[in-house]
Amino acid sequence: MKGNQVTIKDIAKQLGVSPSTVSRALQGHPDISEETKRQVNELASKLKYQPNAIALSLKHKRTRIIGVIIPEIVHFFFSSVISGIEDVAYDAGFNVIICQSNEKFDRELSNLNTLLAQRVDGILVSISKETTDFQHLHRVVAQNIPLVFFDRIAPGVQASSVIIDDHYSAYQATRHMTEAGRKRIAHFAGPQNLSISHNRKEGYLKALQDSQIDPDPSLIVEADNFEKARMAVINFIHTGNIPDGIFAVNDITAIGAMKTLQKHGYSVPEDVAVVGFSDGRFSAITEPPLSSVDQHGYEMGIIATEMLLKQILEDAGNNSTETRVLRGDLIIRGSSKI
Amino acid sequence: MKGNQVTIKDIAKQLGVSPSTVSRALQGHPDISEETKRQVNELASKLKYQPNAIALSLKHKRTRIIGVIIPEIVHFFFSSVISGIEDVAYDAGFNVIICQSNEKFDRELSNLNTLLAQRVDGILVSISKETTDFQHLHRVVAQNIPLVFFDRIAPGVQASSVIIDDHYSAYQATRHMTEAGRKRIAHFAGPQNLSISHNRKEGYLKALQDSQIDPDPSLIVEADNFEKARMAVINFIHTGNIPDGIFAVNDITAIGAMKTLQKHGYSVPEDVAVVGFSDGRFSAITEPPLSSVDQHGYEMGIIATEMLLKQILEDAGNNSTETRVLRGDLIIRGSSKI
DNA sequence: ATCCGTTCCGCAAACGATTGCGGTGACGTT
DNA sequence: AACGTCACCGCAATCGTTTGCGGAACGGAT
Repeated sequence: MKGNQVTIKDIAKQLGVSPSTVSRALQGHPDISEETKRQVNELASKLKYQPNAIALSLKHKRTRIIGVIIPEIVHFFFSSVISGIEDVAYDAGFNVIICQSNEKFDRELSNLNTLLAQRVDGILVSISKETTDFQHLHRVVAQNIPLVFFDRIAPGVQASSVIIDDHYSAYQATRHMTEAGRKRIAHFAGPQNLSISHNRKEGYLKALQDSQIDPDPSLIVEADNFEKARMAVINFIHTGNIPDGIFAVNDITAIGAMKTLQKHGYSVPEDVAVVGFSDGRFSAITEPPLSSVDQHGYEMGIIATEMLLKQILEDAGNNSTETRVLRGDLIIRGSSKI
Repeated sequence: MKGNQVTIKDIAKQLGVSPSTVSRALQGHPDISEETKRQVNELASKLKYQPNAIALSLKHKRTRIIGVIIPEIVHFFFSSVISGIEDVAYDAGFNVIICQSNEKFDRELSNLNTLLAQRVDGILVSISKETTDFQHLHRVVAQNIPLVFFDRIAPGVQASSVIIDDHYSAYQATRHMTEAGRKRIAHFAGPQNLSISHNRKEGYLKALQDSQIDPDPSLIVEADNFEKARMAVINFIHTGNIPDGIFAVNDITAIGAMKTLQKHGYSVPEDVAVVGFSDGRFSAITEPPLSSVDQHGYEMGIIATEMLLKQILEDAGNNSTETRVLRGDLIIRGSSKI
């Protein structure tokens, strides 16, 4: 008992006119008499007529939908980005389809394919941790479908992007600790195929260099979640290799480190300073509150969507790309104050 | 330079056959010779043909899209629900359009209208805090469009729903404190037009009653976010009306209360026990870790979507509705242990 | 030579809406 | 009486795909 949605034909039939007349009447076309318009509009609202967006999309070859591929929605940063995307899209009369890759390449690929099948007008992507092959994204560009990356970009793909200055922010975060006299600063890094992780590590290294500190490889570990951070800290403790500062690639890692240190009798920030990245909802809530880099997710979503909409609406085959770099804000809280 | 997407006609033209033949060839229809099928499939994959989902939707009168209306995506609970929804929908070959109401009625209404215009196959809704008028939702039911509520339901609307047993969980949470000998337990409540807020308050009251404690109206305040909780606690302190336990309608409120208490020299849980609701990402991370009710968001998303898909696929005009009640799990952590 | 059965394919309608173009009737003008 | 003008409206094609039906071509049987 579905498909009972009212169409333009139903109105036409009831009024004894043709569908074209109804269509024109609804759009206020001058060819239609006031009387007819009145009748049509009356009946339309009485029957709660709603134009079928599908038919319009097919006709107009545009869907007014933008597709988003995001690693995981449960992260505060990403959901903030989505809020920004939604707000801008909504105001411009666009809808948003959100797909999660769950950090899996296969899922990202199939997400992309369904978005293409849906003929979305444009696509926003933040690539998964697994993604090292970018064929699918090249294909989008080759098909001239508007595409904008945010946060996690695909190197080599000719598309616009919005990122934050990871290198600079990581530098700042690390310098903040070295300037307080810390000498043995550890880094909990993310997968290095992601540009953001790579750049954060580079920023960290540069900060050490500028502070005349030789990086200690034993203090640089791959750890980008709570559990890995916990293991890494325990390892530090077992080997007696305790740092006096930790710069983590994200907040949850920083918190994992902090909690574990505290559990084993080390105090933060006295014994070990801790700085995270992304400034999620947690940061202000831990004890001590976590220093972190505010990544401006909401703003990033807004800018990315504005850039995408510009591409969509211009629609010209103008293939110039633009990269917007936002500056992260280091927010110093209790976890790194002395 | 858009619209360069390959269609069935392009393939037909290049091969000198009709579009119908191509269509049938792609579907393996027995009427088509092996040779033709081979040629078609070859060319299709060479041209990277992707069926136009729009045209299919129009033809089949189904979109394989389900629409979701959610208050705010940035809350851990809601984003967990979305993950559950996405996973089930994805496995069933459905896409998901997510709309945020931002807790505004107007936005919820216009979200619903765009979903209807898109002719989604079904809708999942958790109503906004502002929503007290349910006409728009009645309309959906009247049009026989599959609809399932989750968490925040619309009373009086004949639709299936998945909720948790707020009354029971709130009861448990409160009893847990009274059984520890607490006598002056405050409640930080949400807007009472939301059934969840209402039921949580009722559960709290019932627990007091069963513990032979007369509810103290001065200890029941409307506060459902960090800031309001802060103000409420400050007010308690100024009036010297300090409770020995707080049951909050959600975690962020509980944390606001806890933080403020600590800041003013009260210790949690010794002076005041605190229990939240929803068990977000925060709970385990605060100091002390927050006791809370695990609301099973992911599971709720899964169940709601399964119920919706059943409705969609049965498609029969079977208008029986079902309400699934999940049991929340009280998780006792440091904030309420003695 | 006629008929039948296969095999393979195309025509055209349909989904809901838009739109260029043509058509109809009522008037006014000469 | 013949024609032009105007207001108003419908036909049909179109978007991409599916699908019922009909039909051509061929071989084999009668």
